Amino acid sequence: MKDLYIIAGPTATGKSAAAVRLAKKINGEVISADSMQVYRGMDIGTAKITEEETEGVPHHLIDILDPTEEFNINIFQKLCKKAITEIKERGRVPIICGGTGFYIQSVLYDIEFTEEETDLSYRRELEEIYREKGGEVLFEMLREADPASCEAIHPNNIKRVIRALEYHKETGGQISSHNEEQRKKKPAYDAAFYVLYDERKLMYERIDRRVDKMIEAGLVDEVRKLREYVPRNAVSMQGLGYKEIYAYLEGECTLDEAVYILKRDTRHFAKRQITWFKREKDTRWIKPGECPWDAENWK
RNA sequence: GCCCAGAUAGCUCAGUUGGUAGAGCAGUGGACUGAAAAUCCACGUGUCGCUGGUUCGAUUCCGGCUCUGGGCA
Repeated sequence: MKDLYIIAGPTATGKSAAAVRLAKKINGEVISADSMQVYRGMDIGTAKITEEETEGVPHHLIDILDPTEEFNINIFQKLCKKAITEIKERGRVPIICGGTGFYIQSVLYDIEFTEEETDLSYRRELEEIYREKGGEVLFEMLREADPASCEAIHPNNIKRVIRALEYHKETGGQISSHNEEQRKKKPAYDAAFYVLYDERKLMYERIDRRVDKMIEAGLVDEVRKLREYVPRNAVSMQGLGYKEIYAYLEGECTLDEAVYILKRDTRHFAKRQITWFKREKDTRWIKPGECPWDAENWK
């Protein structure tokens, strides 16, 4: 028995169901590692697990925020670590289940983040500079503050450039050296890391079908309700299914076009997820129907 | 049946004043350490519909054929 179980993998591979089956076998509780399922009212587009589907297994970090609220890896890490501790205190086993590789990594390796809240006004300031003067100006600022980061970050990757500048402003240090230190870390838990995957072609077909089902299930109405009070630039509205349908509701494209884009972007996303998990060490890649804990004598 | 316009990468199309061709999208690989379902990077040989002709040389010009749109009867 391990300290921690992790079930990761690209979208639409059956992670949630696999986690429930594992939880029932080892007296576990599930912690969702998902940047969008934290939001209340975002059920269809996030393929959130339903009450019945949990089969009574406790699930954490789902429906904990309003879609107008900010969420990021720092918040996730704190809440996830807290949940792990509490689950262990109950004498049960924590199972992290989700597709956000960065989030999982932050917990598994106990990555350090600065304590201060991000100064959003500075971020807005940098974004203003970007809009008015272009990314080259920001990149030159970075060359002053943290030359090593200029080697690692592509000038077009404006979010990375802005974060590096933020980091410098907050800490006076350089994010490049911080990253280098964090990269050396060993896992903080004795964990079993499973990656669910499937043949690319099958995965893409499943994504297409799932999007169709989401539309049938009323995704457009779900987004229509959210749109009444959630600003378009909210973190929650960057989620797949939300930004595309939002654009449709704004009259920027037809529903067919929105669905086409949503399917395409979800495929791209799944591909990026795979890239992320491939670099993770000590993982076991399994197909959805071949979870070892489904075997009679597994222990 | 006649007239017109097309036929080029998986898709939509550009182009070659004749020297065997290139964009976007799709696809593939990768990066990522407080927006991560976000953001960013790299990768382009295909009987240029078929077939004759002209030419040193045709995907490009000319003829015929096939197919697809549209129009006229």
